Amino acid sequence: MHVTLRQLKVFETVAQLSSFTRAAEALFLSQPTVSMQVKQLSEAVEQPLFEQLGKKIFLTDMGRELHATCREMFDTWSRFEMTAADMKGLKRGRLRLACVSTAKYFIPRLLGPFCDRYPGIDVQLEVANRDAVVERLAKNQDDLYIMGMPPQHFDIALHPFLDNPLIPIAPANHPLANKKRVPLKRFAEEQMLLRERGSGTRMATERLFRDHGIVIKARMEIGSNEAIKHAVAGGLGVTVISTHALTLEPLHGQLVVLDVEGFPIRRSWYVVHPGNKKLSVVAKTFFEYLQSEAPQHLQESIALPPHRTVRTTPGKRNG
Amino acid sequence: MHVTLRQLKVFETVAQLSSFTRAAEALFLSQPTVSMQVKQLSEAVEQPLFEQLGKKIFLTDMGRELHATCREMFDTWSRFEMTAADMKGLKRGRLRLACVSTAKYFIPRLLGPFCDRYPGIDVQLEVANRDAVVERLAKNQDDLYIMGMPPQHFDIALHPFLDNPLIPIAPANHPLANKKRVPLKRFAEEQMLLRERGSGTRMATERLFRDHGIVIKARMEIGSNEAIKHAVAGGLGVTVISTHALTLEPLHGQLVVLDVEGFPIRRSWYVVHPGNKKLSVVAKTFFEYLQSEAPQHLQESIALPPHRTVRTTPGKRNG
DNA sequence: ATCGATCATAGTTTTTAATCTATGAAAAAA
DNA sequence: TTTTTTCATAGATTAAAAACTATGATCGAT
Repeated sequence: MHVTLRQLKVFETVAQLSSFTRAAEALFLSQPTVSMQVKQLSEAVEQPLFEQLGKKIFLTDMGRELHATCREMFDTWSRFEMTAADMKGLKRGRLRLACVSTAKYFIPRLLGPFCDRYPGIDVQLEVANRDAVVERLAKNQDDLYIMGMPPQHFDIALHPFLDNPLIPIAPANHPLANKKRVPLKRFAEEQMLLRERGSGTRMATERLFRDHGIVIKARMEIGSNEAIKHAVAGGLGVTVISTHALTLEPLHGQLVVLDVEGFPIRRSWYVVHPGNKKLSVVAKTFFEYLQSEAPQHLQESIALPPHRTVRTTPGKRNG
Repeated sequence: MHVTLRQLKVFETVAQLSSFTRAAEALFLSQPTVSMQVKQLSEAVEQPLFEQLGKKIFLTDMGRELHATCREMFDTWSRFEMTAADMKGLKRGRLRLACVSTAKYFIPRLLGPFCDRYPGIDVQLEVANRDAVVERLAKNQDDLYIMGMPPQHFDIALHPFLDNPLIPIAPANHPLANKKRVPLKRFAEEQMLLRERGSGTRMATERLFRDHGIVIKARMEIGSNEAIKHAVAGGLGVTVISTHALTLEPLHGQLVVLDVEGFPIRRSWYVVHPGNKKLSVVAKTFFEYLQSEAPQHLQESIALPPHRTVRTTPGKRNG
């Protein structure tokens, strides 16, 4: 069985992109070259790796197996490259991060100083909603994942690194704006704007109400925190949102935080990775950076709308 | 960084054999070819991989790291090969086993039918004493390990698959031969023949006496069960031995099992592998074969010397 | 001092991997 | 039907990997 790394690389790209043609483009090769590489590999394995149904190609069982093997081998190699670079004194390599959409408000603030400190590390940040990030985690597509609600049902390692309070907000002129200790039940009577299904913020909100046996009426599902804030400011309803999503410049003065029983919902941001995965030097570096630097880089950056200030608990909590 | 699998293969061989010349022989290459491959690899890594002190070569830190990487990559690949072979219908591949010396009496009996059933599987059996097997385990040199006393202090998965009673034996004309319920203390006064240090049988024996606060006088250390049996038959003393080591033809009638308090020492044979290791299909197959077939293949094959029959407990136990 | 073992280097040859262009075949899209 | 998209095949070329022989350097052993 004679196989070359080149063949594996080309095959992996094809598998990734589900296309010979696009793999060729990605690798700056002609399409026949790609076909040839895959063919030779397939001959070495003595089994077809792809099957073609109409225009699309699909991995065969054998192809899937080989693809996993490729990823594992390249992963091993790139971990070595990073370790080698590390041994030579410089931190170099790629860090692939995925974070849920609400985290996009503060992750870049952390990434900035991190990239300054380690100019050799090239960071890729993927932003998606909670379910999509969990799926990436399941497929092992990134090094580390940032989320507020880590999945329970599979083997992961997780560390809380930052508080993530969720608070109720309303338009500035809302009748509840000046009330103290509004009962949760009263708040639930408001028109509620929720994030889309699969959002971690939404899951936490729904759980709070469910735990109190309260049914809420969702007026609208909105797939973005920015859009929700504007909807709230526009008087369409109220919502529950992470303090981190309140970057207030554009909406200054148009939103207030309500004083509702049961709030803030106290949660943490977690950094997560598959439990059995060996982290690269680079991933470890970022991991440690998060643990040690996240609080001070963000302490001052959380600014809240007027009328009330939410106490965010200092330090970390376990969830 | 341009690296080929060939380079890695050659490097791995050199690292393994600690010699360029030996590696060249093993790979049917000329020595300069090997030098060249290693040199190119070392240039790709931009660091020396070996250092030479006198005639001998040693891996540098970087070399050690790369060696581990190689092994991991080839391991991944060979797992794929086996899976691939398996997917093609025939179970094919290599099974590397290591067992402690006492297990060599019955493991071949299991291997026979196994090889018959899976003619495509090529089995390599390494036999050594308990400590040496543990060392192989630590170095991840084999697929599965058979032993009676699995190590406690590192992460392994283990399954008992067969009872392993240890019994006291003596020459046929021994004064204790016809006694019933001999006290352990009395037995300990006999001249005791022990296996060498690092033997599992010896560890279990010593533990029994230690647990009863009895100090034994070892007359002799003997590095093999066969030799010990002959020594006992020759009247040099008594010993404690696994029933599996009593393949009796040559010594029929010359040995008796004593009826001593505290015996038989009830232990199990375990099949063991590193806890985090993904087993190959072949290894899994043998693993399952052991669990399901070991008892019936060996039920009848344990024959004991006359005078007493030791009850071996049916089924498995956990240890 | 000499010999033998071991690895390195140089120079060359062989082999084969990798690539391209041109073209064909199959199936979906127009 | 015609066109377009996508992958496969053929044939030829280029690049480079991999191998060898011959020789040199180093160090320990004789």
